[in-house]
Amino acid sequence: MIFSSELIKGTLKTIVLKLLADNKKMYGYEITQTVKELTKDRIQLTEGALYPTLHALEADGLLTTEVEYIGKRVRKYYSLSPKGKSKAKERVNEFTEFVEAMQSLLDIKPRLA
Amino acid sequence: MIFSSELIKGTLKTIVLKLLADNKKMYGYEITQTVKELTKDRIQLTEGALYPTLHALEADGLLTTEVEYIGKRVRKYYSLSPKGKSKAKERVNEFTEFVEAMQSLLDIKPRLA
DNA sequence: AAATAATACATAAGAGTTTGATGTATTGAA
DNA sequence: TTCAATACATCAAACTCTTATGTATTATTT
Repeated sequence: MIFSSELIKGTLKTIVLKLLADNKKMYGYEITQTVKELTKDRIQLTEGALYPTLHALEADGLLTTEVEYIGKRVRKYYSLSPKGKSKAKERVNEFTEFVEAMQSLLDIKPRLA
Repeated sequence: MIFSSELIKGTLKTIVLKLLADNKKMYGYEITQTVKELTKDRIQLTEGALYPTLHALEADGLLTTEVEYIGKRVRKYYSLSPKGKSKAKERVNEFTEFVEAMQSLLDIKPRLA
């Protein structure tokens, strides 16, 4: 099962921030591949969605970048700023609580009329 | 904590379908209040988001409607069509699996470099 | 009695985001 | 040498939500 993009939308930033919190620095393509791997192909980030998101996080001061050359190919690494680190924790907590709230909704039995 | 609308976006249809699967028929305002109640105010659906969604689900043939008068006030009830019933199950399953996939991402320890 | 809050529907402009396509270029494998 | 994979990125069109607005009835408060 590949998840509908609707679900991914709401969690894309959370995913990116958490991966960077765990891995110090990553580049865009690496993020797509890591997510694919860790979720056994069920979450596939498209580049059209990822790059604008990375740029938005950078504009918000949550990410810093550094460019590296691998042979002649350029590679842009993203890292969390201090602000980004606390945001990452915040987002992961929020998602955890959100799942709890969703369980209240999805596990309920029919209410009495 | 009130959840960022980003998170809710991806699950709005799932929430609506599941509530209707449990409650036979509900009207828009009732849905907003039930969600608010069941999640202890943490998920608050706005009408501007809910009504277009209900109309979209109806247009997809997942919901049927019937109008009732409570005094002079009109009330529009939504129910699941057969197609809507199977879609509801599908969506709830998808969300459950999505949460599992997200746990693979959010619980991971730093990977070895 | 009057004002306010709650109930209940709904739309619409503007804002924001994603999809899907496209583009460039290097490196490795067949 | 050709194709697939790596690696960046943008853009128009499509989609969806936010915020505000609108209408109207009923219940509650002052």
